[in-house]
Amino acid sequence: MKQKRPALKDIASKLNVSITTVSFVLNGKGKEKKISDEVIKKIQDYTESINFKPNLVAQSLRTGKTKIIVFMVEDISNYFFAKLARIIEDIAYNKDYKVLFCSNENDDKRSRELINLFYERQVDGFIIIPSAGIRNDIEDLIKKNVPVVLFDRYFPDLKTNYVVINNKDAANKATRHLIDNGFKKIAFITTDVKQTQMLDRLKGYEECVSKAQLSSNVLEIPFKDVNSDKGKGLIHSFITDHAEYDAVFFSTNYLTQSGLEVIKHYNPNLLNELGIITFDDNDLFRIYTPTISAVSQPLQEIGEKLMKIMLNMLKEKDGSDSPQEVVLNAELILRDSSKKR
Amino acid sequence: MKQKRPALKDIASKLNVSITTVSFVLNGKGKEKKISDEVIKKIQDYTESINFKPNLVAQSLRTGKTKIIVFMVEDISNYFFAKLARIIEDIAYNKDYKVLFCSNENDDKRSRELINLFYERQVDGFIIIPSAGIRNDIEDLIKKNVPVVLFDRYFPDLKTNYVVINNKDAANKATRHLIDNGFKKIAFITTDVKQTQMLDRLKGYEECVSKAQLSSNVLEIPFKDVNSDKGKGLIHSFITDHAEYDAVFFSTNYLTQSGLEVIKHYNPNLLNELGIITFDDNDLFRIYTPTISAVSQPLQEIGEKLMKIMLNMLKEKDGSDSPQEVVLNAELILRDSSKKR
DNA sequence: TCGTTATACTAAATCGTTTTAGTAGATTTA
DNA sequence: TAAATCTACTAAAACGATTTAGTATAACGA
Repeated sequence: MKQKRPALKDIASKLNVSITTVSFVLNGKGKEKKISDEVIKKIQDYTESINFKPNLVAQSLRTGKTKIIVFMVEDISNYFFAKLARIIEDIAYNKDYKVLFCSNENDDKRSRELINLFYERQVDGFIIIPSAGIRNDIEDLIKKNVPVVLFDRYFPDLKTNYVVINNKDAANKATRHLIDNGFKKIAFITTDVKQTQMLDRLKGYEECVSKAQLSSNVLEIPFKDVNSDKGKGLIHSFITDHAEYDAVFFSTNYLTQSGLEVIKHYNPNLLNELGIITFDDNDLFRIYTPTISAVSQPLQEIGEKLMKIMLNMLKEKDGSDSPQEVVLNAELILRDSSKKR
Repeated sequence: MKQKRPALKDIASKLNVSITTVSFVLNGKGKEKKISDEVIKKIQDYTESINFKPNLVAQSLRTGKTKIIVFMVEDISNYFFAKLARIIEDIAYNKDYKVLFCSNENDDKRSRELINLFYERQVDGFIIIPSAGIRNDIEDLIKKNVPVVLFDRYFPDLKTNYVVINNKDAANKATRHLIDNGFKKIAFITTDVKQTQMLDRLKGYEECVSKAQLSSNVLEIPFKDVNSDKGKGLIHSFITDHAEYDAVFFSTNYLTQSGLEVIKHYNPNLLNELGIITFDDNDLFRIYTPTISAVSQPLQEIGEKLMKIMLNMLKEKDGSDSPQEVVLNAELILRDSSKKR
């Protein structure tokens, strides 16, 4: 015997009042709407006693608001994204919004599916790390007046809100640091992703080595292979075929993870000689042997900026403000792996 | 100028047909309902041209179904949960369900908030790692006829569906393995969580050392401190105050991570002597020096079982089947850290 | 005393779908 | 040729909330 969820209607008829009255009281408008104290009490007592929860689906349909923000990243199990997610969530909760997380794996099809899924479900806003091919989907959202903020990367030819870090500058500093520490043959291992964040990191590296009159040595791993044996194989042969490299700069933390696995497996003593810096910090890097130097993004600041922009859009009736373009600075955390040992 | 989302009504009036007809066609019931081919085509062409997406909030209100399953774990950024999440998600997608992930941090208040949040939003089912104090909330859900499956742990005095592993047995095997490899003073580092999974792991360890006539040495870290400096301090003093320990068995992967950090920081050469085994595998353990032996849970199998039970409940009208209680076996993965070196 | 205002409510429209129960006209059956 | 059946649709109720525009009664002021 399936017991139906109670609705306002049921409460109203049980207590011999109107649905309207119940609604007013439950929304805390009892006083304002001059409902008598005894009726207010009667309704409150009863709804509490049956632990009544209003149907938010109905509420959303009526109000057009879901009080939900979507936070879409490459991979929510990645340290960087997971940390950021918690920051975002905390800010949102304080403003009475909930955050739904999802991973697009940097895949266009998946991104599109997720955007549609949540758009159809009327979420109030999107915070997105866009995959390369969804420029038009983002544009559509904006045209439909849905609040959107991008981060980590953006589309240079699309006017949007975004929050990114100064990747070129950070890569430049990290490379500079390796050079200053006496490394001469510095390799850069990155993915074949052609989005702003990766291109800028590459540019930062290349400008720096070229200015120092050193050679540029770049390995691009196809994105789909970054965590697979194929990707590890590529890293392996790149490093062993070029035994002359004395330092490696990885453009993301998952590449570093694969890189460490490869080096550890095929050439463990290299771990004590090779200069290593990674983009994006991670718990692992603090406790690894050697501890790994990292370019660390200002997570708290990124989270706050993202939410500030988002909440601002949610509050406005007409989203006609010109888009905010925020560029923050990353920090280079020096550990053992970037020292000459 | 905010452009309103089109609704069936708008399409109907634009094309001079009824809302009903549009609805039938969009739901693929055109043929069945004898709508003429030309009308079908007209509607399809138009809705495609404007990229019409129905309002799923309205749909859900009407049908009472959201086609959403909630997957609630301790921490979605933990390797174990993240991997499982992807397995669950894939199975769900094939059955036309979406999965929403959330982290309860093993906190009762948060768990309760999340359950309420999603219950109010009418999700179709819950897959939950319960925190210790939400027995009654789970019971309420079940009474309200909401499909629920627990995993990782359960409430012995509550009849529910659950999928767990044989923790006692696995802990026993792991301890046995350390003993067989010549370790004599084996410590067990766990949390103060008093739930089935932790109690069983402890029991497995204790039974094994006692049978081998070895001493039992247990450190319980308060759950709230596991990732903090306080927790690390406790591990540190426990290990240094008992320099006689020759092996440590950690009851979860995050404790192991803290443990490794402490050992590396205060006593790096211990890493090459101490026997180490951890519950729950992790990418890090494969590439650490030494590689860390681990009790690995059968993720694929767990995911499949969970979804099988869930989909079964979703399909039934009356959830009166007796609850399924599934216990799977974990696998001991042997690496360097559990060998005498 | 009559008009006004305040009090304490309620009826009904609305959000955007799905679905049941029609209906008008064409075609078939007896 | 009248009744029955088909075809190709449509009107309207329903899901469960919010909110506007009431209404009946009591209290107040002049």
